Amino acid sequence: MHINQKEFEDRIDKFKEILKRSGIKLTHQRLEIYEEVARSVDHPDAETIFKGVRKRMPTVSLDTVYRTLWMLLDLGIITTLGTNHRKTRFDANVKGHHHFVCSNCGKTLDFYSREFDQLKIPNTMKMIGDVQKTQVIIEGICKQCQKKKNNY
Amino acid sequence: MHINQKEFEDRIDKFKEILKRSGIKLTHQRLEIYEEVARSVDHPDAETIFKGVRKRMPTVSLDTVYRTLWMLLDLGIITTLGTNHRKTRFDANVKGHHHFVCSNCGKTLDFYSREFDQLKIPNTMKMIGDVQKTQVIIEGICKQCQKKKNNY
DNA sequence: CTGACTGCAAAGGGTTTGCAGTGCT
DNA sequence: AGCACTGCAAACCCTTTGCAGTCAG
Repeated sequence: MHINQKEFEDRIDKFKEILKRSGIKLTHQRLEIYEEVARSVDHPDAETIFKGVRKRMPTVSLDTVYRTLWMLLDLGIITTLGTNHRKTRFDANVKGHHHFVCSNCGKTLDFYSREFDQLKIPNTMKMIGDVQKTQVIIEGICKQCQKKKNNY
Repeated sequence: MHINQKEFEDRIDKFKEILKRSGIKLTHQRLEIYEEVARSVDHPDAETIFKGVRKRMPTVSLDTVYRTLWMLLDLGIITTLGTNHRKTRFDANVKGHHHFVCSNCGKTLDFYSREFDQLKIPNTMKMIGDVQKTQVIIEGICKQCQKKKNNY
């Protein structure tokens, strides 16, 4: 499943601009890798991104994928989700959003909620630290896993 | 930092009861390992738990710690937090609670909020899956990391 | 041109597994 | 006494690193 073309192109433009502004070289590998993440909507892990990129660029190496992903994270162009079963998963959606995580298969889906975006932060939080962002994680069983279980 | 004695003893009792009910043997290792997690309040990783247990039981092995932790997770006696820097972190607090995560050092602190416990789940969620629990994650910089940065 | 970048191969670090011996119930 | 459980060591898997050659600006 992919995102729409307009959003995709916006992401690519922003990516190029940030690289230029940061004095980082725009290589074929980097573009392909970011495109792969920017196109996706399902929080792929490094291996999945690697396989996707390799279809179009058979010589990329997995370590370049890693190096690029951490660089993109550093630049704030992508984010990571809490690791699932040892693999880090990446997300090109940097707008505020929330996650549904399937406790059976680990699949993670984005969702948006005005209400959740505006949660009031408890006062006690001031004692703990400086808040940067707030996210709601809803855990449950996704539709697909429900169906599988019903088959038994 | 430790939790209070009453809560600790309650946790141990429940642990013993669940093991017995599940027909799982109560070994010294298992008790020591669970005690180590049950005593903690700071979401230790497997290695940290291992070191703690080894003080009292110098012959335990790291793999027994892992085997026990996954077993406890399976039984629902503990939970895990999204992996931080490849290490899985464990939590004996199975009551509904929320987390503050330091985006600098990864430290995770529990906090409680009546309001967050009662969040209204969006209707669109019905299309996605069956909700089991809802958790709020607040990301920011913890007090200690703030101090460190001020020293530069 | 030239320093940043890449691919390769090998190392690293957390976690898992097979096996033979041990110890709960 | 029997079978689940443990410790050991080696394997596994994701990720990182050193190095020599390559390419974007």
